[in-house]
Amino acid sequence: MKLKDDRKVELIFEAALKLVAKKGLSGITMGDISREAGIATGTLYVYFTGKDELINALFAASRANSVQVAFRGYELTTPFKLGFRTVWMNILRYKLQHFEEVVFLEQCYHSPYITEETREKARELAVPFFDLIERGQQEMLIKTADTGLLLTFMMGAINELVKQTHYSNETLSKKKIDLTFDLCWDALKA
Amino acid sequence: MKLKDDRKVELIFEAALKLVAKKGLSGITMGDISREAGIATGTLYVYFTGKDELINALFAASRANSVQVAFRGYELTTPFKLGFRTVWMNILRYKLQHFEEVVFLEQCYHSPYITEETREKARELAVPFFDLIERGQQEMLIKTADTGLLLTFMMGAINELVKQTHYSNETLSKKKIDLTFDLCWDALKA
DNA sequence: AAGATAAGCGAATAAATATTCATTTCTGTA
DNA sequence: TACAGAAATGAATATTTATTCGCTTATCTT
Repeated sequence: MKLKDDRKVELIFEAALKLVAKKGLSGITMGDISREAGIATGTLYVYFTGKDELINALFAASRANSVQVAFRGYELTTPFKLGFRTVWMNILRYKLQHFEEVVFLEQCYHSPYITEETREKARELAVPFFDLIERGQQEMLIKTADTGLLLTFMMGAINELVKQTHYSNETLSKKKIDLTFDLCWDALKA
Repeated sequence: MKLKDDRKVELIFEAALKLVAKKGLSGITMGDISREAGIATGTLYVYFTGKDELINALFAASRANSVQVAFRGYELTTPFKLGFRTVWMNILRYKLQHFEEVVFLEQCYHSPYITEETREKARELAVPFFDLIERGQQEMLIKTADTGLLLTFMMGAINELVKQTHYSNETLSKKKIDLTFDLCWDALKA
C-alpha cells in the first residue's frame, strides 16, 4: 500500500501561501491551489477534509513556524538588550524570508475560516514573548506599560517594516535594519 | 422619473464594511451585502456594475475618509510637535471609531479586487503625510531616515494600537493613548 | 393628474467553485 | 513477484454565488 507523503503537505502549503500573497485569501480556490502545487484537485481531499481544514492547518503551521524561530540563540543569561535584539532580528529575518506567511496570517485574522480553537492555540504561542517583555520590565529597561500593548507595538513595527520593504522592493540594508531596531528600542525603553 | 438615492450607497457601504469586519473579504457575498443593507440584490447593480466595482469604490471612499479627517486643526504655523500630535490623534480617533474600515483596507491590500488604478489613487492621498514628516526632519525634530519608513512605522503603531484595543475590547484610556503617542514620538524623534 | 423614466425587486439563470467518486497508479508486505 | 490497500487522478456533480431580467413601484416633469 501507498503511504501519505509529508512532502506533499509542504507542497500544498507553499502553493496556498504563494497564491494568497498574490491574490489574497478571497482570491484562491481549491483548483488554484492544486494547480500551483502540481497535483490533482482530488488529492487535496486526501490530506484535508476540505478548504476550511486546509486553511486552519496552514494558519497553525505558519504561526508555529514564526514563533519557533524567534528564540533561537536567546538565553536567559544574556544581557537583556542583546537578547531582545537577537529575538527582534530573528523575527525580522524570518518575516522577510517568509513574507507570504505574513500576508496570509494577516488575512486570516478576519476570515470566517479560522475557528476559535485555532485562534486560541495561536494565542498560547505568544506566551514566550510576554515573558520576554516582562523580563525587560523587571530589569527596569522597558517602560512599565501594558505588556500586550508594548508587544503589539513591537510586532507591528516589524510587520510594517517587512511590508514596506516588500512593497518598495528594495533589499533591506543593514543600516536600515539597525535604524528600525533603534526606532523600536527607543519606543519601548524605559 | 426616480433618481438614485445617495443614502443608499451609504447603506451599501456600511453593510459591506460591517460584514468584512466580521467575516473578512473572503466571506462576503452580494447576497449578504444586500440583506444587511435591507435592499434587493438586484438593486446593488443599479449602483455598481458588479462586485469588483463596489469594492473598489468602497476602498477609495474609505481611504479618502481617513485622510480627509487627519489634518483637521493642523496648521503650518503651529509648532511641529503639537501639530504632529494633533494629526496623530485625529488618525487614532478616526480609526478607533471606524475600525471596520481599518480591517477592510488591510484585507483589500492583497486582494484581487483592487485595481492598480485604485491603488495609485490611494498612494497619492499619502502625500500630505510625507510632507508632515519632512517638515519635522527639516526642523531637526524627527530622525533623518527614509521618510516612507518613518511614516509606515507611525501608521503601523496606530493600526496596532487600534487592533489591540479592539481585540481586548476595553475602552482606550486617555492614559494609554498618551503612552502610545509617547512610544511613537520617542521612536521618531531625532 | 398622467405619462415617462429610472429605481427597486427577487426569482431565474449563468458562472464559478467545492466536493465526490469511479478508476488508475503506486508501493509496502508477504 | 503478486496482492492489498491506500494515494492519486480529473471528470462529473453539487453547491454556492454573481449577475440578469421581466416586472412593479416610486417620483420627477409637464
